[in-house]
Amino acid sequence: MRMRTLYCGQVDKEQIGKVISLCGWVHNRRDHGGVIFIDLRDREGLVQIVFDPKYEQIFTQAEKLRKEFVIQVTGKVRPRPEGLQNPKLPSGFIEVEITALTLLNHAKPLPFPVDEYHHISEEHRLTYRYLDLRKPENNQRLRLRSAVCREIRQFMEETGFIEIETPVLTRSTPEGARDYLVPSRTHAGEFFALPQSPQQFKQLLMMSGFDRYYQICKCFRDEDLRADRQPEFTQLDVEMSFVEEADVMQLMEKMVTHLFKEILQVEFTQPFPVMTYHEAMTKYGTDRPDLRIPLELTEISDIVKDCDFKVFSGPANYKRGRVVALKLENGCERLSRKELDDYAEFVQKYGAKGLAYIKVNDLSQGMAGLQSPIIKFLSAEIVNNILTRVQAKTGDIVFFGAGHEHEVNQSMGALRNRLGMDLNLLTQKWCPLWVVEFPMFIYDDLDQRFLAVHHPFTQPLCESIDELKNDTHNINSRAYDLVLNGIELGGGSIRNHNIDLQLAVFELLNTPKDKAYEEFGHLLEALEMGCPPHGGIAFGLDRILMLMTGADSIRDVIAFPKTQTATCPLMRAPSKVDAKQLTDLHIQLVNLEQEG
RNA sequence: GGAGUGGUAGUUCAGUUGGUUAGAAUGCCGGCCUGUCACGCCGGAGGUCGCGGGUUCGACUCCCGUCCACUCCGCCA
Repeated sequence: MRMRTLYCGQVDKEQIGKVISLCGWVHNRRDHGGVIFIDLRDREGLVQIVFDPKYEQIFTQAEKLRKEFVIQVTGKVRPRPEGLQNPKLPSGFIEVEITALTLLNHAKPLPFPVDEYHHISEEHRLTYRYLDLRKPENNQRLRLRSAVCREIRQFMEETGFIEIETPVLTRSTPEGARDYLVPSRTHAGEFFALPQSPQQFKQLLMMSGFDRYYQICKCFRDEDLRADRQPEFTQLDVEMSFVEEADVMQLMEKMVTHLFKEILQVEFTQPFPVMTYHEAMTKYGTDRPDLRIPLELTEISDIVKDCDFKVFSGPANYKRGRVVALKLENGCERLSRKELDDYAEFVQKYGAKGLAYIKVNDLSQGMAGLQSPIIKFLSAEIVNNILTRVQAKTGDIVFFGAGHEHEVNQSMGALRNRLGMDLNLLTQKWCPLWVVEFPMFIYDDLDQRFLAVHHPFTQPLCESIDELKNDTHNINSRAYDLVLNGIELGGGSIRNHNIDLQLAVFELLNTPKDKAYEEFGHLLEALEMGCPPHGGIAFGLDRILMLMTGADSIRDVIAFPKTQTATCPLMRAPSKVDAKQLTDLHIQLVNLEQEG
């Protein structure tokens, strides 16, 4: 009779000599002269349970029904006899001598093995997520999630914040992400929307005098998914009255530092570094740079703007063009020709036309010591100036990006990240960073209008409404993002508490006063009734947990996540509903098959 | 909306240039063994090769379409 056992419970060496009671799943059993083995991989690895042969009958009976079953045992924890310990294995130093054993339930053979030796396809794991979560690693992630929420709540409460719940059924707003809609039964043809965030509610709470609010809440966005994006996700939402940027940032980095210390025993040095959006884009090509990677973009537009090589001189002279160099130390030996080709293909995904480079085989030989597909188009002086500026040494590779500012930032920023990860260049384990002074608006060339970079309630960083109107393109906002290891953990801003300033922002966003009152009248009226200056921030809890657990996806830190097409394989949601339900909701389905 | 990778036994995978009966490991079922720790030994069952169409004497294999999963671009105020 073969038998292997797996148990989800907690026993450790300190319990030796004690009588304990355990309950768990026996997936497969092998009895050996009255010994049952149970894996306790949570704490000490394998633990054996030794039981009296009189219990044999229970297992024999159980086995007639099903091989697998749930048991509860009571027994004394004892060290395993010398000579039976296997020093090659990290487990099996404890066994439990059973004094009582109860069969609690039977179980069918599982659809896939729940152990550390097998990697099961994610779709399959999600279909049987409840089994997948038995796996200690997965189980542990959710336990850590609970601990993180507990620490957050404790910190916030001790700092004078109160948690207030806001509605999940609320109003659709015209801008931002696509809303999840819920049809109203009592109002034919009208819909609720699930909140993309409690933004407006928390601002209204400031006007009620709750000057320190927080909430751990679900948010919903009906957009396409990514490894770090789910249609419903959890946010730590915070808002405070009578504050400026520094107040929010200081308190929040204290909270994050506390969290990492308590949960992971990791010490962050405070204060976190602060970088402007402009500096981040210039040096890293992104507004959420991963500072663990010791690579930077170097501007060389001024060097190449008069050269004959149009690929460089063109963008160097465009209004929104950019030419940058990215030096990789010892790149010559680190990267093969094939890898260079792969990187060229990689940057094309981000809009780059190709990837130019210079291999510095021997700096002392001048132009003859360089190897590059583009060097024949450049003069020795220009090449020399470039190499001097990036401080290239023999053995380095210098990559180039030239084109529209947006494409160069996207592609070279992505290349920087990719090189850092591929070549394992990370210098530190954790690099928190504040990014500040974001542009207030971005101009949409297609629609010929301004859009809010953050959201329309963000306060512009300017002295007057006139300045805002006259210099719209260059106005920054009082927004701030917290970035950790290249991932945006959270973002927030100081809000508009002055009605005139708020209306001016809306007007620039192509929302005239009457339309603004139609959509956001509740908030605008509230601004007119004595609104304190206020600001806040929101953190993506799932992303924080993803970083803390080292998971590749936020799906791993969510108990029942959705697939890339926003379905739940476990519940088989979404699903069709009864015609009666639709009638109640005043909804008539078009025939999808006929419509094609 | 777009690009890429994958889909073959319950599970994880292999499958040659298109060629007879689609394999392995593990799990499952039956038997043996009984201080093992991914135990071991013997035997057995188990597949509409995601789905639909096409090319061919013949398709897991080639072509077209489609669905699903994952990664990414667009999108995510």
